[in-house]
Amino acid sequence: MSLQELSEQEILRRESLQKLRQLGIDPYPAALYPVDAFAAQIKDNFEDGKQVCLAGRMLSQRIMGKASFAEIQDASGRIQVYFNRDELCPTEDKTLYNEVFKKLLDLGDFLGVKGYVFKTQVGEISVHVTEFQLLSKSLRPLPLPKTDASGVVHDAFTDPELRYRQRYVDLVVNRQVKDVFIKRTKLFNAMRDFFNRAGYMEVETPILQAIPGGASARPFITHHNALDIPLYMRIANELYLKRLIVGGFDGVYEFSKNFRNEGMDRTHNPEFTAMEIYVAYKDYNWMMEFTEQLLEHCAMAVNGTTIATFGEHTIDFKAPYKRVTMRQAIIDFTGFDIHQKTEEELRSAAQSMGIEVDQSMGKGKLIDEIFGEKCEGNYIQPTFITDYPKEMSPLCKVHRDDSSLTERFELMVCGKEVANAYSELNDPIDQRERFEEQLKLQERGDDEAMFIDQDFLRALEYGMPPTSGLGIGMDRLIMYLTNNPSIQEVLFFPQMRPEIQSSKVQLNDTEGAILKMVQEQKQIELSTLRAAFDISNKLWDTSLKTLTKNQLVSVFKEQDTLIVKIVG
RNA sequence: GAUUCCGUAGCUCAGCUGGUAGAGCAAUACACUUUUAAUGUAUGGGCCCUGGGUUCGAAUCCCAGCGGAAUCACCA
Repeated sequence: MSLQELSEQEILRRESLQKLRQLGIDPYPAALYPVDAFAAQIKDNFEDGKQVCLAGRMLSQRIMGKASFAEIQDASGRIQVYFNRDELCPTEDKTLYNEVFKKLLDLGDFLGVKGYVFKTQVGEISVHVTEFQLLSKSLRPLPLPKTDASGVVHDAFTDPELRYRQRYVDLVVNRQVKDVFIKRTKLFNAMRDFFNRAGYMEVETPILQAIPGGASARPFITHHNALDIPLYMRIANELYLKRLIVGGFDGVYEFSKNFRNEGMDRTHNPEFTAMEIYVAYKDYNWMMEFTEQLLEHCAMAVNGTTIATFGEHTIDFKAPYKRVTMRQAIIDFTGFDIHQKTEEELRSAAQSMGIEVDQSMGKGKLIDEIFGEKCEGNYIQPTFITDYPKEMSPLCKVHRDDSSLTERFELMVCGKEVANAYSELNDPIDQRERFEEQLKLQERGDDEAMFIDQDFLRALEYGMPPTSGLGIGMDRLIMYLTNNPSIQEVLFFPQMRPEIQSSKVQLNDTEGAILKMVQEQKQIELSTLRAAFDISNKLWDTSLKTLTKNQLVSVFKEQDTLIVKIVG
């Protein structure tokens, strides 16, 4: 990168860097800095005169001649520090203060300071610096929001694109963003803690899978060179966890990064995190109780209360949660009873509710549409919706009282699914038939029907104990617990389109002339173009290569003739 | 995928019916020994997203593209 491409401020910071080196100051020292205090802790337990050593980024500087204030931000928060020229430079040489501190340090630099705690005349807890050291120089200016006396933030760094692409900057200047991710980690820790105390085991299963099973979704595909086979990024880990139950573990869980090659929006990212847990000898009734206990525990651990605010809604994760069968839910909101209705009856009922239907929809799909359209959005408080139609749930055990239903529940919060659980299907023959039905759906054109995993069926044939499994969308859950309506806000690095490098290409005269000629003709035969320039073969070759490399023109073959064409 | 809105200084944003590009913060220089959105004075900083078009003249109007956001559709 040439200096001309840098902004004025970046050039100045690079110059400061050089001046520091000339003064014998290493802007990137190697030695550890003996930090023994943190900003928040100093402010929470004020001890006048206490010696402290802390480090962090300098985010503001208020220079008043021979004395100055600055703010240092460490991992815990910010604290004001006080610099006094004649204390830092007791001799005639005032370079350290006048040059280094006042001129060569910039906002964003990492500083280590030693000093003692005191309160200023205005009463702000601060550190009186007796010694300071540059720990790392920052070469780019940070966006610096300011908060005024009434707490209003000015010049906030808010552009979502910049915030997501440069999350490191977002985290430095936006405290509330950091808090979201701290809560995210608290949630994971709380869940682990809950499961571990119950005696269940955290496990790891393959992310690269030969058969992407356990859910209905389009997978990412990749290739293993040594085996020369396609491999898929997992869309779910369910079938592997069940294999472990077959293997004799009582309870296994995994926080699973899953990958789905589908659309992105406010609630979907191509990679997302699910938690799945499988417990032997349990059913979905047990799992409902377990789930409500779990979520109450997690809400407390994250927010210190079971109450959470999400947009206009106030939700309470305190157990127990209401339980409503899907049949009852539909009766409640439409007056229509789906029990023992034929496909045709369901279709006309759906139609009369103003739902778009078509002939490819089976019973399960129709019921799902009615529920999704008329009921789902009404469940704001955590509610278990139970007993889903069989067609929707190929991995779930048939309901003990009604063979058209399955023992499945979903937990709805704010009208969206947060968790999904089954009494797991462990009858290998039934499971094979269900997979085969999926295959038929696939043949009918349903491109999201499940693949058949023969090895999983083999495992089931050896016998899997009755088991209940639960999956929780971790990203969605943390959205609710932190009042964030978009998944990008709870992922450190949400997927974005790649940044385009808008580096301007510098062309020499020959390259410019060639480009101009091609531009005039849109496309031109290579031989004609070559003949138009009286230059050496070598110059011709390098010029054309520069143009193609920078994707200004492309060369292609059409019936043995080489054509040069403008790109774009 | 459709529709709407947005893209101007390091950051946040003005910029009218087309006529030499603006503010605050940040930066630079000077002053200032307990300030706190520090203050005062002065100064510098722009491919106005990209490419076409209309025009004597485009940040502004039109078209296309790129990037982002929101709503909807699709998808769990």
